[in-house]
Amino acid sequence: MAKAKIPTPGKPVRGSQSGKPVMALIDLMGRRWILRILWELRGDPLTFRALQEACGGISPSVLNGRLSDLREASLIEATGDGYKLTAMGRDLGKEFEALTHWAEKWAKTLK
Amino acid sequence: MAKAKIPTPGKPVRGSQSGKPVMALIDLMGRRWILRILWELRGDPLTFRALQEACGGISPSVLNGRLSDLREASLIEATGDGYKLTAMGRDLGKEFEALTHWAEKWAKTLK
DNA sequence: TCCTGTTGCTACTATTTCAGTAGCAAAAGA
DNA sequence: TCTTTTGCTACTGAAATAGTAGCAACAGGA
Repeated sequence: MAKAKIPTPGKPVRGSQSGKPVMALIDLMGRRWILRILWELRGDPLTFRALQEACGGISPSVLNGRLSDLREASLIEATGDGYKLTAMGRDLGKEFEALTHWAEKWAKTLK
Repeated sequence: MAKAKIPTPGKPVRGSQSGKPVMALIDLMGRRWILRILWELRGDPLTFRALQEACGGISPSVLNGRLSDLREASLIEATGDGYKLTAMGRDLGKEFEALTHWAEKWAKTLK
């Protein structure tokens, strides 16, 4: 059987038994492509193939796995137009925008 | 030479050729344990072994790799007291606190 | 000085995850 | 019907991570 292991607040996740929501988030965000997918979906909905292309040719099996993760986490949903962020996902995306600004500062100080 | 591959703003990173700072951040944060380590260092400095324990027994080889990544990214530094966040790292940590709050909301809506 | 414990690692093997390619069934046009 | 697009699944090889062992350097204490 599959042992899906989707990070869920309130349950132990990879690397932590505490059940703290932030640990579930850390587990989820620490998986490759999760952040990138959220980033690419910040605008209009994208189809599976469009998303694959936007992510620079990510393997479809991995993409599919990440889409499952994100759907179980209620951060994205599949619609007739493709995949899009849920309200929760958009909310996270806003927090993430702050990180974009931080990254710009980071880039400057590294130069 | 080592093929270190530390994500650096302005250079291509895993999954993106654009050189955008946010892509370097996405690459870095998408590596397992990076977020957790930053999280555990949000308070007092921790020694290698203390950090290893705080992270629930992370493999020392992986921990050492992540510490290198974070040092090259100027987010942490090694002092006589152990590892601690740099000014830039603390700044990122603040952004990250917002994510903690988001995670609490997330946990509620999933219930 | 010798012994003991701590610290910061490195080395090695096993397992899991990710990359890369191929291809197929269903739906949508033309 | 024929072709194209879409959303996948299957498979194989490469890379990242887990898990365990252990060592050199240093710090006490006896």
